[in-house]
Amino acid sequence: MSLKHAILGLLTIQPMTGYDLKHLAFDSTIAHFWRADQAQIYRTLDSMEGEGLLTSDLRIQSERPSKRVYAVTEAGQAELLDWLRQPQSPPVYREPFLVQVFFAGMLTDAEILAHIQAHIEVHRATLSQYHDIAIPAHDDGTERDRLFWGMTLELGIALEHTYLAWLEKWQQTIRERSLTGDDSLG
Amino acid sequence: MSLKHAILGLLTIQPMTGYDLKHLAFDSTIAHFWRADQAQIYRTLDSMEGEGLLTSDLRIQSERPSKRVYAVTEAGQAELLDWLRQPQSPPVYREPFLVQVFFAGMLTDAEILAHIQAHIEVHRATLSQYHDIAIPAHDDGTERDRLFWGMTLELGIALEHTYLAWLEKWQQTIRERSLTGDDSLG
DNA sequence: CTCTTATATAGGACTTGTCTGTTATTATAC
DNA sequence: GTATAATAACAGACAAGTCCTATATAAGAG
Repeated sequence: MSLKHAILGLLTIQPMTGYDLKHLAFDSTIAHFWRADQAQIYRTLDSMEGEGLLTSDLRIQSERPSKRVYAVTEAGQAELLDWLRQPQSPPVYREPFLVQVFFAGMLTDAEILAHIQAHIEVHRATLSQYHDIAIPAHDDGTERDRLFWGMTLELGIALEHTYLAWLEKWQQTIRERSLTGDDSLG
Repeated sequence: MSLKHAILGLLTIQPMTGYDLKHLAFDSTIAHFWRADQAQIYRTLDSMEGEGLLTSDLRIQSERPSKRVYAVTEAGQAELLDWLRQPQSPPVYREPFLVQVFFAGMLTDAEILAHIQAHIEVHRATLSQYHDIAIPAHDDGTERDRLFWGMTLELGIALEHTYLAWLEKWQQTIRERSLTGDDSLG
């Protein structure tokens, strides 16, 4: 489970609550390579404390609801270091849109072009979000840390560019084929 | 569930057994965008027949074990067409290796370079498998079908090139930093 | 003569992740 | 005055996918 190790890494940098992990990390800093559901974060924190990887400290606040701040134990540190050294396989790639493209022979040119246009818009939006992450990434950590943070973001940006280039190329190709009157179902 | 719709699409092209779906499709033709577990394929076929999307025909063979050939019903065709027209969101990207890179500040240069090297090898192997798919893709279907099949494969190849370019760039960067004696933990 | 591979199907247990709903307080917007 | 958003935590139910195992036959390798 990489979620467990992502949490260990994040809490090593800074002890936090489940709420902060969700909002400051999984929804922003590391959103480009590991999103996590709120319920899953809380459940994982609870089980990790049970495993002795984390300790928690309940802080009663006067103006806000009480919060539970988690920190990494020595066992947690050891577990993280061990995992960071293990080779990881790339994830299995599963893309519903490619299933649609593969069977797009059953759709008209107009229908598949609409899907392509929608994906162009989604990927452009993702790309512009990534450019927003780029700036706050410089506020903490050593120079070497920031190098690796930038490295992850750079892949995210490069992948989005690849998607966009592919989408725009085929948008063009299908439009041209459509005009020259090849069998287009549309 | 895209698996269900991938099965509907594949069985529309050619009625098949679960075994053939696994070996001829999910492990080869469409492996670059949708892999599926054998047990999951059989379970899904069974539930889809229960939903009336498929019919099956048990063929007793003399020289091999009996097999069950599945075909798409009219309801299945309608379901597929409907799904193909619905917009799909891109999948959530989750990459364990990027978790390692993000926290690579805790590793030595040698350790992270070893991971990078391993990923370069995996992605080169994937890329060469994709080039093998490219040729058999021309044996069936209309010209328009093959256009879309090629479109899916082209994304797979482009994504692998992006990974490799990124890996090789950072391999170089980290090696150079290591030699110039910046704080490398190694 | 035994072992492995290919053909063919399927169950059990489990992990990971998703979606929805609940509870509670304070601050802000309309 | 009322509604919504932010802060804070967590349970229930489910969906999707993984891993391991069982069963059976036949062909081919050693």
